[in-house]
Amino acid sequence: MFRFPVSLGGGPRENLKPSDEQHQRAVVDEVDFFRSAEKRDRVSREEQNIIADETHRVHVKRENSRVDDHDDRSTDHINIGLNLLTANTGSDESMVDDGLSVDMEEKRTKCENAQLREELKKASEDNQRLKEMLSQTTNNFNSLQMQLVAVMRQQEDHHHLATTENNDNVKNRHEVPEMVPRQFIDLGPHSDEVSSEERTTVRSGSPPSLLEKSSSRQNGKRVLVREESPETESNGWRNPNKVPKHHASSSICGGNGSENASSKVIEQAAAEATMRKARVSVRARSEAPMLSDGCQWRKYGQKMAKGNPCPRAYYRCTMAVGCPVRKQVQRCAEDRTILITTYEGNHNHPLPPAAMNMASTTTAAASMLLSGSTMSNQDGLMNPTNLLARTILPCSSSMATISASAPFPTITLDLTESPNGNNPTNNPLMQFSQRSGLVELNQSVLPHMMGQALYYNQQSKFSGLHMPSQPLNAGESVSAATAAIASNPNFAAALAAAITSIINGSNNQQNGNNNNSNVTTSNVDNRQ
DNA sequence: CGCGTTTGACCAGCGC
DNA sequence: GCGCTGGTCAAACGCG
Repeated sequence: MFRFPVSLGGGPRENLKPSDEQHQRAVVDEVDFFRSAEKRDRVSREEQNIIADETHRVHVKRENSRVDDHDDRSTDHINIGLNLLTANTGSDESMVDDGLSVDMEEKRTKCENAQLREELKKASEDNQRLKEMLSQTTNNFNSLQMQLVAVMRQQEDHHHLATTENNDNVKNRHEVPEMVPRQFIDLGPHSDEVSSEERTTVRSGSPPSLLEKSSSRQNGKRVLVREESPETESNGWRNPNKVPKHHASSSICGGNGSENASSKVIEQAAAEATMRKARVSVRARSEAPMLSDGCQWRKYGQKMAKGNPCPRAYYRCTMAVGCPVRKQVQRCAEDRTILITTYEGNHNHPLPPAAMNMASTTTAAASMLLSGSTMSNQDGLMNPTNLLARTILPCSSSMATISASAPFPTITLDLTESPNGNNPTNNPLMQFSQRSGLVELNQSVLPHMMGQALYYNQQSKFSGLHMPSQPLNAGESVSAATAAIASNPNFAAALAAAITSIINGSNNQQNGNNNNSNVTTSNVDNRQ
């Protein structure tokens, strides 16, 4: 690459300068100049130093170099002072010679440009690789984060259930085990299946079917069901409602089998965990047909829902084959400017940064929802897992509604209103309240916040922030949590980071969106 | 021609 | 058991 212009340049350069010394210098210069990148860099540095400050000295050295100066330094000077263009332009040499030199210069320039482009290209590629690595790492981090939250909550809930069962669950013993685990869906940590699924997702992004195979070791019926349906195995999203229900029924029926108690528990938990899928519903004002959440979706159905003149569209994630995530998009019947997007499931593939906010939010929100569902709906609101959210959201405006009464446990994040009429992005504190059995949040930037807050809530349990593990009444819990959280520098830092992230994310979204919604974007391209 | 969307049909769950 | 509803499938269609 470098030698080509050298060999070519050596000859014509003899015609470049009429004088021998210049001739020699030119040859040496050119060889040295193109010898290596290091040389060139050094030349460039010296060029900057010398040309900028010691132009006259260059001329002096040129005089000296005529005699005996063959060291690199002088040649470098000459090379820099080469200024072959200036020499040519200022010389009275023949047009032939000038033409040759100009050609050589052009060639050299082209070579340099090509080389620079090559380097730039390499740099761009490296940059792209680094970006991808960063994205991957971020995804892994978030997945691990979610897994950690799930595991910690599992431990928490086990402990909590153990303590609460002794108190008040004797008469409900027949109801709670049946109702509660039903809400431990794939997002929840309470079943082994869920945990393994999340692990699978974290490690390799392999489809849940792999996990189901592994979990099926403890459940012969599951093996049969899953393996009898290769399509289901290859497409985790396929008939997600049917399979779990089959599993549930089969596990209930198969509970009379000869499995030991532990496997029974696991089986039942796994089966019941799949009976319901938590959903995260996001309400946002948008004229766009869909929220821009960074994922790629494909529409697979549309239905007219009862009580709503607007049709409900069904989408599935197409960023990876077999990704089980689906979403429903429907406009609010009362206010058609409000777009209701309901997410279901976990992505089993790396997500682009733009999709991380929503994905982590839905996961975190669903985790919170499920956490709250470990008890009755009312008690769930007192779950310490929700305590942070309720604590940092002391004011009630609207809306993140947790509803376990729906066919699927659903948490609704209302991003359509901002407290005090301010731009929600300017008010990163969420509003969280308990109202008539519903927990409500409000913030346009809630999605990311939710994940952050939830995560740090869990983290705080291990970092000296003593969250009450027992249900408290509202006043006690809020006060205690407020004091605890406020005194925790980790949370303050986390909150600051979350807010920063939110603002950045919001800005990023708004950059590509002229919509007046703070969360939604008018990215129609996502409807690919 | 490939991909995405549309749309009618089908299926399962649930309530009466 | 029947009807309603939600959810999904898949053939037909459209678009680039």
